[in-house]
Amino acid sequence: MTARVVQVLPDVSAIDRVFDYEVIERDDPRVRIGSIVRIDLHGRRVRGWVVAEGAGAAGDVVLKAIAKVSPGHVPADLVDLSSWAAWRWAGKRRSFLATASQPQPVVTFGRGAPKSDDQLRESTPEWARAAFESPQSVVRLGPAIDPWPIVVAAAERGPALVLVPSLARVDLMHRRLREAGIRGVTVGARAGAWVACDGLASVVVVDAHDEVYTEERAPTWNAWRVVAARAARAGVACALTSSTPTVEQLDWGTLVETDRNTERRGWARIEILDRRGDDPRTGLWSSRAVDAIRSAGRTLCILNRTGRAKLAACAKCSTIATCEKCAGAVHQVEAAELICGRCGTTRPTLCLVCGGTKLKLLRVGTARAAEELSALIGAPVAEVTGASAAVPDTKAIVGTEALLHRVGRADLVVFVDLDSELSAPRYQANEEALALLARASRVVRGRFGDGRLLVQTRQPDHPVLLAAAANDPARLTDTDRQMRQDLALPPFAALAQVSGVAAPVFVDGLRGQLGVEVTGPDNHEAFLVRAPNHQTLCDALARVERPIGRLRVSVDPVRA
DNA sequence: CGGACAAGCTGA
DNA sequence: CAGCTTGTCCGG
Repeated sequence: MTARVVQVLPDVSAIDRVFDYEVIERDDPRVRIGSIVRIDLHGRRVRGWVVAEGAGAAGDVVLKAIAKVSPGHVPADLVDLSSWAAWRWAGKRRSFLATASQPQPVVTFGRGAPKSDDQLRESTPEWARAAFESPQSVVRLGPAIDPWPIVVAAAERGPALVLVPSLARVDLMHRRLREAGIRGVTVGARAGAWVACDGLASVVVVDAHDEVYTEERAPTWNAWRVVAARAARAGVACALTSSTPTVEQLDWGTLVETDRNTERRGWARIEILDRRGDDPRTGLWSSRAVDAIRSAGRTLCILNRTGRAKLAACAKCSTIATCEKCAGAVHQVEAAELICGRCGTTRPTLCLVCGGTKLKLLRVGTARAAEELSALIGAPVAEVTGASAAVPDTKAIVGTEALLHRVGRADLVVFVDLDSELSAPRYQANEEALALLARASRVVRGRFGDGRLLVQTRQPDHPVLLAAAANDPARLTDTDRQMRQDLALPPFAALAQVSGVAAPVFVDGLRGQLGVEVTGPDNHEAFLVRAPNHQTLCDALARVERPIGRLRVSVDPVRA
């Protein structure tokens, strides 16, 4: 009788290859594809995953035995998906299998059909039913429209996987499911894309445009792409919901819209404050914004710059304040001190040219903005950034966009300087700016309350603002799509960003690949790799040998 | 990753 | 030439 042999992928980051091991007890049912085992490898005992049955190209080496079978198991379909994901995001299988093996903060609530079928079906609107008519759909909902009916519709079809953008919303969703008596729904955040689901019948991704679905560290995989692939492999429907679907998502799936009025009610009234006529010395706050803040209730003022100022000049001689060591622009975090944004050198607030100690703050941050607003409205104004512990109870708060995630409800949201978002050097900048306005619309409860948004801008005719003011994201999609086509950007091309000390050697290898174009390095020493599609791009990235040394490959980079 | 082993350096 | 560091290789 021949020995039973399986292939094992070790859980060791530097080893991206499989090894053959013998299964001593041939019929051990615990050893199967996806089993988590311990193996002896090169003198130490490490964790690994059984990824295939039967011997690989082992040659005539003497095989070692699987030392131990650990608890836990990755279903075979996810083992297979991990190979695809490793190709798709130019990463190692190990990182995906590790995610799939983690105890995840997901909630699987029972099994079976919803409590009262008829009652639920009656309250299911047409658009929620339509979400599963096509195998791939994108349901566009006004920002303040609750996607819950889609979750109910998914549960009716059988075991469902639902992704939401944060752990807090996993809890919230779980509570609602329990209260509604709905069973058979697995809820997770980004890593939930890798959770086991028996008999999966449908997949829903809530707020699919949200960038938290993208892993920041390489491999830069994206949860909606993973569950979309997973659904396609399982032959089940996948529905994305979003107030502002991305061009890539609309390229992927069939758009499902609600009726125009329902969508409109989900968006807040948006007022554009055209500041082109204002004297630049007026400062950050237009008088119209100050009046609105005075008469409103809870107000959130969004400014995506922390500290007091990102750029300053001497009040006496107008010289831009720079670092004495590296000549980078210095930031003012606190009034008395300047910090170089590039090398971190600090010095007291002092002009290097004339010795002046008074500065004009040119690109004011949240700290200074809060001080100014407080003086203008004659009331205390708190400052909240991503690093802040608690949200204070002042009437007006100035903060970065983190504020929109931390405060559930407001009466007025003011975008102090949306122009800095609109001109951000990323091709997704428009989509992100519109998504920000959508998030603010949700915070003021769209047209369901009497909240509103105020946008200070010098670009009142910008497509983002026209789309937002019309409560019609499609208007931006059309212009953005054209721009992407003209500039050969996704979804009309596939991109990867390559950085790290080994990047120059690696991209040299890529230059010889058919259909692949390399540009760079940019000022961060990163190269951009472009191909007509992911097949070409990812095949090339997989084919070219990786040189030793640090190398980061970001497929579908966020900052490009 | 981390153990093994070889090559290189140092001091007696 | 022992004793140590540094570098390269490779795992079943």
